[in-house]
Amino acid sequence: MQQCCIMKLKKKMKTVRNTTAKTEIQELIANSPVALSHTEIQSATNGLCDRVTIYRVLERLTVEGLIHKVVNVDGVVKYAGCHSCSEKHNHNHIHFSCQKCKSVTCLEDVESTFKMPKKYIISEMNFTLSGLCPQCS
Amino acid sequence: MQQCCIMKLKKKMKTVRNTTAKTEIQELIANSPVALSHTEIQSATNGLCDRVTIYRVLERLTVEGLIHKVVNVDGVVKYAGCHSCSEKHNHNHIHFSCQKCKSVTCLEDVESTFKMPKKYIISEMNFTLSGLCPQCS
DNA sequence: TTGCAAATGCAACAGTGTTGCATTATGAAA
DNA sequence: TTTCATAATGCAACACTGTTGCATTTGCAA
Ligand SMILES: [Zn+2]
Ligand SMILES: [Zn+2]
Ligand SMILES: [Zn+2]
Ligand SMILES: [Zn+2]
Repeated sequence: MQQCCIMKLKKKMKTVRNTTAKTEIQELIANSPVALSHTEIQSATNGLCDRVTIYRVLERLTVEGLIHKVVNVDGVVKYAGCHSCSEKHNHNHIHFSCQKCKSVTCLEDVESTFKMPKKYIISEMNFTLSGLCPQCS
Repeated sequence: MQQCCIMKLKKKMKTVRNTTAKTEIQELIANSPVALSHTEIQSATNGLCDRVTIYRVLERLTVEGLIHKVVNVDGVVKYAGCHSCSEKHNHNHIHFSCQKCKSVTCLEDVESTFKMPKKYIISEMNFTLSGLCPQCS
């Protein structure tokens, strides 16, 4: 078969592969009602793979738009599944952070408004409410 | 002098002391238009004291209500001076995080509203807007 | 089935924050 | 001013989180 430019580009394109680690981690996050940290994922998967692999899988899933990163108010990075961003990725929803059990939940139906300050160009919002979750209150 | 219960309590009470490190760090933060990270403070003070001391001074200033902690969207912890919390400490203002110069600014005059989700008890809010600051846009 | 390269495991590293303990120095009391 | 209890510091050592390089394994298209 003759290789045209498109074929050459296709050949150059990095092809993604499905691995056990990727599948398991994705399902774990998708089935979790709360966002999960790297440590929590490591505990849950229990030796499924190296901790470096977890970092790399999380990076890959984030780039692919299957999960999104949430930085908790205490600085702990957590990951949650993407539910309502099939066409365009809009992660500008509010998150709730429980001060007791440290859980982070996506509140995708809660709306918020604010007066845009002039002089600043806003491109992203990161809103987190803290307090007690239903389980802890 | 006979020591009554109150005197004994007074004696027990931990007295705060003013030190060079504490004064310098507090003034540095107070005079900064943007929130400063531990690393930035360490660079700015340039060998004034040990890095552990900076951590402890920041902790003390936070407890005393002279500064407040801000966790940036990238997880970096920064500290900003408290301006409008002389009586009660209300740090529920919006912060702005510049994606280019990584600066964090307190937007104390910007108001925001949101529909409080039921089932959750809200006690704190942590809102950060990202984009380009006046200097970078 | 074969072979390329995506993905992994492992070691080693850098950055950040904490803790214990000996030493220093602050400020109230004498 | 001097004394002295203890708040504060310096230093070493540690734990935790995240990254990088490289050899090896493994997924999958040809
Ligand atoms: Zn909870
Ligand atoms: Zn979310
Ligand atoms: Zn900027
Ligand atoms: Zn602030």
